[in-house]
Amino acid sequence: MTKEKTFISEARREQILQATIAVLNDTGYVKLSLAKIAKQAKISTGLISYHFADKEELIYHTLGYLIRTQLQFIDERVKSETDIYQQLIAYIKATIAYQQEHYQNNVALIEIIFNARTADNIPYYKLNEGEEDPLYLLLESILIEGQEKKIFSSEFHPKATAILINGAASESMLLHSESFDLGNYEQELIKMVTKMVK
Amino acid sequence: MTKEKTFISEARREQILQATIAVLNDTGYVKLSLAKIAKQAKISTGLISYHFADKEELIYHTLGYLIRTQLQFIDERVKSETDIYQQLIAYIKATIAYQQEHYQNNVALIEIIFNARTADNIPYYKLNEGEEDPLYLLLESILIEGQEKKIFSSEFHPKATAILINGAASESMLLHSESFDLGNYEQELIKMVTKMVK
DNA sequence: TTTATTTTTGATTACTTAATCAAATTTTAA
DNA sequence: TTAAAATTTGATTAAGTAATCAAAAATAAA
Repeated sequence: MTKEKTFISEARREQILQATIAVLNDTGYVKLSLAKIAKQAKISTGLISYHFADKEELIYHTLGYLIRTQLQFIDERVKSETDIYQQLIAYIKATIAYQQEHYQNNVALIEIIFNARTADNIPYYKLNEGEEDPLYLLLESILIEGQEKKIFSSEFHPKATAILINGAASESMLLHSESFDLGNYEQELIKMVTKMVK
Repeated sequence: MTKEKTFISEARREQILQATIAVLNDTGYVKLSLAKIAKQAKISTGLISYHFADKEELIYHTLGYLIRTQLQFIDERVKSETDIYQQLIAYIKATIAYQQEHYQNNVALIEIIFNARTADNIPYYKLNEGEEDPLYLLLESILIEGQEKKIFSSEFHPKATAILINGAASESMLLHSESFDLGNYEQELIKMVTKMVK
């Protein structure tokens, strides 16, 4: 169903998408304008409108790209492990690593999620993530599988634990100063999570 | 140093502040305008400019109010406990309770923190919170005191644990659907934290 | 090559925005 | 009461916005 796009059109859309991510990092969502994106990409403003129906479509297209990229990054690292405990560790490490290695993507994602709204005017951050977000589902499935295979304790509640781990891992992105040692935080987080699930 | 304000002026500023919180909840930061705030408060736009130097001052004034109110709410509940473990529990419960009881304040706080920027164009959410945020400091001091008094285990890292608890407690605000039982999550979170610190 | 199609430009449009300000109104002080 | 000060209005201004579109340029097809 996706409209057939030419090679040039796809390349241009990709360029505009990357320019959007750059401008979101520079100026934030509030001051994001087609003029700024055009300037960043060194193209005319009209060209953005030629390739995207409107600003909203551009933002949703960017949002989709950012979510897919992050999921792929983490999923890949989790799936490369066979042991279920190692998968849990991989999930935590990958979540933190993505925030470091793709910092600009992460910032752009935050800018969009905390500003873009659905057609019904509901902001994304209010959206009931737990049910749909594939990242949550991935983490939860690891925890459940670990319990079923008796590798993890049956004491903890998978959903609550998934929320806690995700919250703790995401929180780290908001904390990168000289005085904060992220590597050490990762170690401590793994220790704490291990204590909880084992 | 704070300029002496008349009674009327203070009342009007308070009214405009509350209207700002209401509009932030209705439309979000991106579509926040002086015209909308004026309409909400049933006053003219010029009156906002009379009481606040510019939009920025209004937003920072609102931000300060929201931070102070939340801190006061949680600090009060923590200080009402004498036992250090009970203080930790009170911190978690108060954090979750504030999100429920002052939902609109919480939404407004999120809208501002994820959009407002310092004079140097640094967004608040990128600001190295851990060092300054009094809420973090309160939680960390509880954890440290508990360790010093040998009530808590000496195994865990206070700073990392503070980040984890805060992240887990804040995360809950993003998750309120019919299918999600917040009361149960609070119970589970307390269980997990207890396991970690005891 | 010649023609048709796609892509790109940049000026233009209609609209929204924050901030200003003269004039009107209300409150306070003498 | 009367004058001065504080408060409030709403029209106006200047700057910025997303989107449109005719014309130009580049690319593909015949």
